[in-house]
Amino acid sequence: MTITGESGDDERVTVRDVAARAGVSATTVSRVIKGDYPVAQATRTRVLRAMRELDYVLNVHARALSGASTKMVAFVLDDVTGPSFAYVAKGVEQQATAEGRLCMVCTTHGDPARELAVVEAMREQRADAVILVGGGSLDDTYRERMTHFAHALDKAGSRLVLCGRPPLGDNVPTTVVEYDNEGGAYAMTSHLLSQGHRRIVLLGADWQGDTSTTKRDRVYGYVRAHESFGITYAPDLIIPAGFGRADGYEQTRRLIARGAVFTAVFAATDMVAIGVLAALREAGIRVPEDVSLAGYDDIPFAADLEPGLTTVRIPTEELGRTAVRLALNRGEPQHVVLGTHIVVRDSVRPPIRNQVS
Amino acid sequence: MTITGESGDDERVTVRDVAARAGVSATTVSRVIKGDYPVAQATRTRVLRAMRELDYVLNVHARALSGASTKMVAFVLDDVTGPSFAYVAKGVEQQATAEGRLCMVCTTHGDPARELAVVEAMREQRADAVILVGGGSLDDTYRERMTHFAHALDKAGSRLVLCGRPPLGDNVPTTVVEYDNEGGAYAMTSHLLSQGHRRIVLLGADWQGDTSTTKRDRVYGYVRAHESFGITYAPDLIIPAGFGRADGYEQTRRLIARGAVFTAVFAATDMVAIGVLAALREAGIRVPEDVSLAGYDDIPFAADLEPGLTTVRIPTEELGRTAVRLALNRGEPQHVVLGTHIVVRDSVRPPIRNQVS
DNA sequence: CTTACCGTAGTTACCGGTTTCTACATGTGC
DNA sequence: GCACATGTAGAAACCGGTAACTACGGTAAG
Repeated sequence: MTITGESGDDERVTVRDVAARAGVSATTVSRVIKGDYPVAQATRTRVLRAMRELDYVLNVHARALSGASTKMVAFVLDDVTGPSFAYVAKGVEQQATAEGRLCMVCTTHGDPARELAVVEAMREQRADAVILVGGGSLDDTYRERMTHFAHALDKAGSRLVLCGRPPLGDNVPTTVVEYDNEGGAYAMTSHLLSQGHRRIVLLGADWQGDTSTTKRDRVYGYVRAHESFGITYAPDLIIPAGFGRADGYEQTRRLIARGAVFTAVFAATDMVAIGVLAALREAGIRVPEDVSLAGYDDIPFAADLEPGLTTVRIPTEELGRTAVRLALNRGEPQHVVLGTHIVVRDSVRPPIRNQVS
Repeated sequence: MTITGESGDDERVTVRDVAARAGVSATTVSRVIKGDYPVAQATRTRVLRAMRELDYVLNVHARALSGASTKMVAFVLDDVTGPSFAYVAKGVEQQATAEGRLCMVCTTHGDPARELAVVEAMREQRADAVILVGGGSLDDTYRERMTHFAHALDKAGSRLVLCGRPPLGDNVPTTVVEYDNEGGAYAMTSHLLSQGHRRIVLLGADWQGDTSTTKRDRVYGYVRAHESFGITYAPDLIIPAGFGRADGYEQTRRLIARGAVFTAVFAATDMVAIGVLAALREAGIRVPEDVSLAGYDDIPFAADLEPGLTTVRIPTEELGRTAVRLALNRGEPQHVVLGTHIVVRDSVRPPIRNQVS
């Protein structure tokens, strides 16, 4: 004696089932769903009722297969928990929803190889747009392959979007939504210099090898500001590091241990700044009395730190929203640079003369 | 004279195209891709080469249509920028990747109607699992419709997962991964009571009407702790509010304005606690000297606040990972409750006697 | 020498909506 | 009364990958 499976195995309901119940053809059901073709009121009502009674659910894969758009955008970022990334994600999600799209997320943990793999997966998914969030790798092979993807997606009617990183090249069909990354670093460095700081640690950015575009451009701004002020910067104060809290903490401890002399720290991200702050405090160094501290990103918590963190504001949400909007509406310009600006709080103060940290 | 479109319109490459180039049948190409059927080495090589030369990209929709799993899990949350949600999201993404799945995200902004709509959309997508993150609505119609979805997804071979909220009912086929929400609130309230606090504001939770399960259970814990201590709590100290920083800030200002008497504030979330802290500080009330403050969630920034925030730790990432793992491996138990525990930092201290705030 | 079987590859139908293209009532104009 | 537009509905093919079934050369077993 066999027992019949309790959860009745997939009794998939198709348009044809609905059609049968409503006494019409599958075509008619399809037309009722899309609503783009005249269907008699009485027929429509019957079909709608049949759909309800059968608990019909459309199959997007069937629809996508027969040529329709997938109504999906993909976005690819380092880590969903990165506060600034999260806000870009929010903007993307918001705009995507507004444009009737669903969102896919993929994380790369900063691995360019994984980013490439993910973009390939998104090609398989036939996403309407693939949005790369955050700085990009500077590696040649990587850039070459990404360029290929840009062309391939374009040919397939989709779009590669670079959000928060510079274009791949002049004739690469991408949508680019950047912010003035270098300008923000320039402005903040200038701010510190104008307050009288002369030995400013830049922590978490570097321009050696294949770093990310984000790190490179923040160094450019730092260097350019020094040049504008006619001040030679000390290369040994540019400390490469990751973008996390732990990186800021660790490097600051090391800096203190090696007896480095500086009156200000410009952290490459607010997360790094938080780590710097913790390490400084731990060493009995007060901010801003003994050392000034500046961040980059203006994450929401920057204002709640003690002292309030002076930082560079990036229009994160707008970045995300714009990326989706431009990618989906090709009438608009396909390269936009959004502005950044300094948010002055309490963590920067002119240095005390003859300070030795 | 017509100019040919520059971006050559979709020259989609199919298995049949690859087959033609390799001089084999479409089936063989399919078999090379899946690798589950013996194909002669020489043939495989030829097919692989053809795929590369044609830049072939698989179409997941066609594959999904012919019966295969979509290899996608969906997760639905209030807001990607909520720090604790973000960590659940991270766990989900991590485990999904480990199990060869892609992720879709949808946000609801706390609107139950939107949550229902989103789940319906996920049914259309034929997601392998639909993960609902965060507290659920207590509204009857909502629960009824969600129960229906649970059954429908189950019948379709998918799974509804409740992550961070209690089950819908005994015979509803869902995977539930909760944390001991009530227990955390109980422990923290007990901690405050044992320190001598007697007038503890619970800010951001309530149990009236159709609030969320999260808010309700945090009140339950608060109340039960008072009962355990044989202390009658003051209902007017339970202040309903949202889960954001602004809510904590606003309600605290109001509390101070109305001259409420309390020696501690138990904020329903750390974000609320940050708002409370800001309002308190603004009013010249010191934490923890004048008023103690506790939070819930243990977001990463809780430790970087000044003073460090005493709060309840939720295993957010594990919650997300577990949700995906259980949903995809039905051999495992389908209802798990993870523990919570207090993290003591510096924001709680015994109250000063005769304190009037 | 025939039968059986293995390894490999092809044929064909199917998944579920959509999209022509066709069909057939009515109604309209001459 | 005939030609023709209009409104509505159906039949069949198609999207691209896959599964079930068939086929065929070659070797091993009887």
